[in-house]
Amino acid sequence: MSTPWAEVITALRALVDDFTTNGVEKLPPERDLAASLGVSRGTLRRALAHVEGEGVIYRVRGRAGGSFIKQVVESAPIHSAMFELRSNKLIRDLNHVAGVPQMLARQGRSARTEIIAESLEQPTGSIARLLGIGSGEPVVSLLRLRYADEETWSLERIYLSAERFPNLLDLSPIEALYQELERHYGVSVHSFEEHIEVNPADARVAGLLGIHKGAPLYAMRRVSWDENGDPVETSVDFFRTDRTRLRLAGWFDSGDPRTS
Amino acid sequence: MSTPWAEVITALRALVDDFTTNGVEKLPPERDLAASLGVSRGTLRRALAHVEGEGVIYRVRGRAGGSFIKQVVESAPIHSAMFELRSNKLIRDLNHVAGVPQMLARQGRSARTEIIAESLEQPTGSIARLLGIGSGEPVVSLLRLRYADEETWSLERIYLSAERFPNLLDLSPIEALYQELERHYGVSVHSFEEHIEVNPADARVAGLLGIHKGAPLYAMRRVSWDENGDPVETSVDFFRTDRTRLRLAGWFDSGDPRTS
DNA sequence: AAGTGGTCTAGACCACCGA
DNA sequence: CGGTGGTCTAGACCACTTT
Repeated sequence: MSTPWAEVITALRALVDDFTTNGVEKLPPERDLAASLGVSRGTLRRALAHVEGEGVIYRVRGRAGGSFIKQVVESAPIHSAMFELRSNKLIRDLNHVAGVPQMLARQGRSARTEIIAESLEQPTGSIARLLGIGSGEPVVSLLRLRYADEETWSLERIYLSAERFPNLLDLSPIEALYQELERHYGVSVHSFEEHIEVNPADARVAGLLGIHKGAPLYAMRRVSWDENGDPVETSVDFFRTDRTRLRLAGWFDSGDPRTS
Repeated sequence: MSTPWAEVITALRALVDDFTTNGVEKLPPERDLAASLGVSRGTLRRALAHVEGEGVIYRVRGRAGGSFIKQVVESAPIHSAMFELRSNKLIRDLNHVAGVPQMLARQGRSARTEIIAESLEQPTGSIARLLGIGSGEPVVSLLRLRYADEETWSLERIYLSAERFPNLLDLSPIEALYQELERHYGVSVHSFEEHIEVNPADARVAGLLGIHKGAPLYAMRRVSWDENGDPVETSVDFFRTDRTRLRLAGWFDSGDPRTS
């Protein structure tokens, strides 16, 4: 947290927590808030837009308007209750890349990760290209089985450059990968691209997930990049379609800074 | 196009077109561009961020930096060629809600829409709730079959408030729904929420799509809202999983206005 | 009328990186 | 060093909505 902007976000989150415990639902006017935080209104508004994007607050115009704290059910997406879904599926939120365990926690589910394998490998050509390394350079490969409510949910294969992240395997077992990368290497994911298909499970994957061979699975391929546009990791995840609902929310511009 | 910001976006797109035909790859510096467009640099930068989000330009820092026009392959997402995908699937881009026909055109595919039904109906309870109307009020219902390369791709069911959009059915056949709503009612979609599941096709849907009963389909439920937060439409789309790859790209904040 | 968020401006300074 | 994009500021005015 070095930039003013990031500090303001942190301060806002703390303020929201504080207000929530004290039963206050409305934040001060933007002009006052900016002054008390020692930043300009523009900077404050960018931070407000960010936490609004996180679903922490919402803003209302007009004389009785302001920035209000959302006392959400928060476990579920805002309108999901309105969808006529009798299913009890787990939600994979496509708006947030990180944190499968956190995602499950917010849905009131238990999460467990089983490390199937952690190893150094010679990458295939396409993996090397995706990571922007030579095909002779080794990659760290993680294979993890995710459980939700003590039942299999997904199988994840992740590749990272071994040269860029030395001694990564010493951190084993790696549960929250992105946090570790941030902490030990100062690398954070800034953008990503994900492709999703539905394919029948092959024998090996079906065996690990405990499902029938040929059952449809989401196959999600992802690449993520840091702020310089350098690849951070690439992965292939298989999610059980019988337990998973994908959720996606978005919005279009209105001329004011927004975040995603 | 009334606000400066929207006008600048339009001007930028035109400028990019102009430069492209003249073989120029780099836009003028932001300060010059802002002056020549008669707006402040901040406003210009918001517009630049927007068109960057559309994938039209990219920006580079440093002395030799600038805003560069992407001479994209454009049909395909940037890195899809790098994914080891032998498949020839159609891409459903989750970053852009509107324009299935446009989406197909950019992939070099032919598009065709067959209207199966257009009618006024009494909504079910959940549809009425999603649209924020009473269950006694009628809704306009559209059922459309989408073809890509002369083969079925998806079946879409859309509901709108008949009271909010009077005489909508007179515009038949409705191909580009969002454009019609904008043009005739001044309504544009500002945000949306989408839930995706994979379900086996029932007999009727399978028949319309010409696939086997029980074949896995993406079932996408969506609600969209205008800038005031009022519901615009809700729909359920079924996409063939054997012909479809979902694509999703995203990025996180860096303190500067971004768009999605 | 008055207070709120929403947009825009002009200018300053910083961070980056090739000339 | 110097030109580029990236961030921040202070202030003005607009749009909206309740008083």
